[in-house]
Amino acid sequence: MEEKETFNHLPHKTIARLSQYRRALLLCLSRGKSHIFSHEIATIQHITPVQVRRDLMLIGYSGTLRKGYNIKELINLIANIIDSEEGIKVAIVGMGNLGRALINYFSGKRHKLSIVAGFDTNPDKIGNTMNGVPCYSASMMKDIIQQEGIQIGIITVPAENASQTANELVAAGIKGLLNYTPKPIDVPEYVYLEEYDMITTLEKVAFYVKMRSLEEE
Amino acid sequence: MEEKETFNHLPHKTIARLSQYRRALLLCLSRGKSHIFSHEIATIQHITPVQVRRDLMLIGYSGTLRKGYNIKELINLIANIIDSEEGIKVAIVGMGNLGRALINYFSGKRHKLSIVAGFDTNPDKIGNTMNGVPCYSASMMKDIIQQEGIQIGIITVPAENASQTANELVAAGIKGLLNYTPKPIDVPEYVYLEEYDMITTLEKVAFYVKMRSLEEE
DNA sequence: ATAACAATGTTATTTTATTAACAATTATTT
DNA sequence: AAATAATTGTTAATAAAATAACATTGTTAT
Ligand SMILES: NC(=O)c1ccc[n+]([C@@H]2O[C@H](COP(=O)([O-])OP(=O)(O)OC[C@H]3O[C@@H](n4cnc5c(N)ncnc54)[C@H](O)[C@@H]3O)[C@@H](O)[C@H]2O)c1
Ligand SMILES: NC(=O)c1ccc[n+]([C@@H]2O[C@H](COP(=O)([O-])OP(=O)(O)OC[C@H]3O[C@@H](n4cnc5c(N)ncnc54)[C@H](O)[C@@H]3O)[C@@H](O)[C@H]2O)c1
Repeated sequence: MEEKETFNHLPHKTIARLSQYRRALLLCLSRGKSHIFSHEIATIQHITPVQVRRDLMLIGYSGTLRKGYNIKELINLIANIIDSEEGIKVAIVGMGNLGRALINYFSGKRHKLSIVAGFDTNPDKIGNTMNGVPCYSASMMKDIIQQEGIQIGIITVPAENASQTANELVAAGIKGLLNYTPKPIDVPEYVYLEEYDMITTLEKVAFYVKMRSLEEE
Repeated sequence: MEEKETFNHLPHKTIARLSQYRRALLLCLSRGKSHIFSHEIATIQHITPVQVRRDLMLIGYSGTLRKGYNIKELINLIANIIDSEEGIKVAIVGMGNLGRALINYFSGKRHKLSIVAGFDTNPDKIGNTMNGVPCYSASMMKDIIQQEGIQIGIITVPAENASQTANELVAAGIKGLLNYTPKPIDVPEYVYLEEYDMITTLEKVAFYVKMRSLEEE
């Protein structure tokens, strides 16, 4: 019996790396490269070639011995694993500095992921569009999310409004949340949540910089 | 012989969590709380109480049995570990949407980390200040970084200028780099590098959203 | 006083992630 | 034609991280 491949058990870290590989591969492709070796991918990503080969093994992709991996094929396979066929729609709540930076960053990128709506409470922002993304009143959140079938929400409101916004998004039926405010939020277990705070990353860099200078002494 | 505690061997993940604990603790403190239990910290951070206790064990902090951990003491200890006494100065290169979002986010936060300079090539931006952070010409980078003793750089220029900017920062003597462009950069091994790309995070969320909806079928 | 409870701190175990080792393969060089 | 070199794919080993188990200790209730 033919077993349907689900890629269900890929390690979390592998998923993240596949996304990065794809980005690097697309760049290589645009430069006219057709094949690539594991050690080339590894160098770009600052990891080891073994890691790359192991990840590709896990997704069942084989290269050729002297040419390496076919870039187009590999991109397609990664797309197959990561992307949803129908595409996934994303909404961003809080069209401030960060919200705008993200929309700006995303627009023009192909991908099966697209930011299709922004929400804000500031009347000056409602009704505008930013890089093709319309800004709606936050009171319309539920309606528009359901109507458009938006599945993922990005939270970039001021920290004090984060949890309320999260609740509204959950109530609207969102399936995944990306919280960029420094305030950790709570969601039901059926909603996939990622939180990211820059300060943590920066403090980590600072810690290792400090450590290294202490070691030198 | 008294051994000087260096916290040299703390797991990477513990470092990141300590930064997060501190943020949560500061919030609790500001609300008038004086003590906190491991399970309370755990709930805020969406992790397990054991994880919290283990991290605190690693840094050698003990709570009291029925009151939990003294918030002030713990904050101070974490500060001791993560922060540098003298403070660390940070520069941001590329005062666009993202650069501004980050400066805006940072300003007002206490911390031993402060963004003290921004750099850009756009004449319209040079000479302005943003939330107290002056924007200098990118050609002044080396001078100002050395003069001010800036140790960490954040890169938020357009992707095509990322590696050149990284080189300039390294040449100026920077010790740690945080790269927000989607273009991976190369630095000498003595420079601590973190790279972050939102697209990876978003694609990860999308993948798990997709997986869960496939599982339901 | 004693039992039950709710915490902490720590060691042991399990899981996840990375790295190493190496056989197999094919192009290139001698 | 044989030796060499470079690369993949995979299994084995190691390392890092998370979780479980549990002894210990005060506190509260009985
Ligand atoms: N994670 C990071 O690295 C990072 C970096 C920068 C900023 N931040 C955080 O992101 C958030 C936004 O930062 P910013 O600089 O863009 O702030 P901002 O003030 O520029 O933007 C916030 C926007 O949210 C809108 N808003 C407020 N309440 C709302 C609500 N209930 N519903 C919808 N919209 C609402 C405001 O009108 C404003 O447009 C802050 O919480 C900040 O701390 C995080
Ligand atoms: N990692 C993420 O999550 C994320 C999110 C958004 C944007 N980005 C990336 O961050 C970068 C900046 O995004 P943005 O929206 O702020 O772009 P932006 O165009 O608004 O800002 C870029 C700024 O860099 C300046 N600049 C250009 N070349 C420079 C140089 N050589 N030296 C100094 N300054 C220079 C420009 O004048 C401009 O002010 C882009 O690479 C973008 O892809 C990353």
